[in-house]
Amino acid sequence: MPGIPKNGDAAPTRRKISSRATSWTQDPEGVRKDILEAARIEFAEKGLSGARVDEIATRIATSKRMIFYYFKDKEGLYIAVLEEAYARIRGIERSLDLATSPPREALELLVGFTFNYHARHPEFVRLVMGENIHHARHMKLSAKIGELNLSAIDTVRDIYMRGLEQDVFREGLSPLDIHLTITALSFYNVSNRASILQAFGHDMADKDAQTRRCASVVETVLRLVSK
Amino acid sequence: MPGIPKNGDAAPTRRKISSRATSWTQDPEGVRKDILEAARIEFAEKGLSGARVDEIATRIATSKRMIFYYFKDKEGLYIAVLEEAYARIRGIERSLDLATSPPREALELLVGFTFNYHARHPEFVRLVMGENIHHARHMKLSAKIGELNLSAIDTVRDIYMRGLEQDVFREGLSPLDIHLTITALSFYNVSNRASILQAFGHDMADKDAQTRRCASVVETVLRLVSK
DNA sequence: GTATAATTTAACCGAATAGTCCATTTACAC
DNA sequence: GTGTAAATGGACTATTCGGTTAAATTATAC
Repeated sequence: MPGIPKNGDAAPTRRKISSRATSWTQDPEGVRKDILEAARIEFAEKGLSGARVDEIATRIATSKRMIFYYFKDKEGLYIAVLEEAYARIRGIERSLDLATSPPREALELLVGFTFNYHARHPEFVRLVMGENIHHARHMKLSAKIGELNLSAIDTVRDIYMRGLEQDVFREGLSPLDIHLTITALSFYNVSNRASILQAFGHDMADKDAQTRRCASVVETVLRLVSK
Repeated sequence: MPGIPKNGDAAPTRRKISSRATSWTQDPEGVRKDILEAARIEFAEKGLSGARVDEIATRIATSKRMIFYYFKDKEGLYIAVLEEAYARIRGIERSLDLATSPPREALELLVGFTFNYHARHPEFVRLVMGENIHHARHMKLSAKIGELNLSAIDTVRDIYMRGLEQDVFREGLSPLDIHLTITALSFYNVSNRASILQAFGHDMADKDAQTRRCASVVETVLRLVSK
């Protein structure tokens, strides 16, 4: 019986019982959730090919074996992370109630929300960047994600239509175009934060800088749709 | 035992002197240039960690050894590619003569150029994306790149100031803010082309789509600065 | 031409790493 | 308790891949 291994060096023994021939508690849901979170951080930080499965396992108190046990392979885990990330922003978006506000206010709210969600979730932005590097191959593989973004356009269209009816917006714009403008102006500050900082010495992660930029983006969109 | 004798006393089948290329022409500059171009394609396509040095060597008619001979290591090559990419856009930017046009026209020209340069050079956009994933670590390492983007702001400032003097632009805007708006709206269509296509079935690489989007971006920026 | 340096090739190496095997433990039904 | 299926850990493996070694070939200086 190899029951007395023990050595005081190395072995950063995280939580739970460390050495063999000891006990642990089963917690499939918990482990799965832990893996997903650690993977989200790792993939967002280093991208799909830069991420290390060992590193994900090390971050939490589990063995690498569990990752393959629950997610089959690295790509399966990556897709699960993507799905979860889209489901999150989607869930919050659903909770917005823009239909009750007048068009201009509704648009202001939508732009403000979009800007701030990106600003506060750089890991989401980085995941989307990585996915675009891969030509959205994994988005295509996931039926789940496919349906998610559709209603974003509907949201914009609804506001725009009401604005037209109430004669506060000008005609001739396409909802997709408006949506792209909103998202581009929300996404870029975050996705290109590092090169902006390097090139201009301006840190878009700074609170004040964000506040000012957000106001500018809102104004830009409002001026775009105004008569 | 795969029968590969070590010493050379009587070993008959040693190094195959038969099929090797027996002659070649030296062309250091040409090889260096070929490597840079192949590397630009590979790095733009797969990012730093996704790119394969073997693949770069295979693309052109050289051996992997040459890459390390001329660029020291993978990162050295990556930095050289980045420097070249920035030098290219920089060179073209310099050739624009915006100071002679009236402010509105100059701004239109600048926005149009920026939009179209990004649209026509997706590999540049993808390199910048990749660099941002790496927190612009390599931009920092390159003294060359450091100085490049500074005058982009100067260009915008010059136009904006002239517009203020001639009373055609409104006051209170910052040149950096205007620049960020222009670049974000030019960058996003290209950087996020795949996810836009996947989410909305709209292909930003399409010629007509680009033309329309470009007009929209120009209008957005003009409306931003107009009184 | 001959020595020397620069350029190029093919083969090789060692570390990193995605993925697997096998033994062991837990949870749970009976 | 006992059987068994799910869950877990740890060691192991096969392969990929950045980087190196050693030698060959070309260019060049004298």
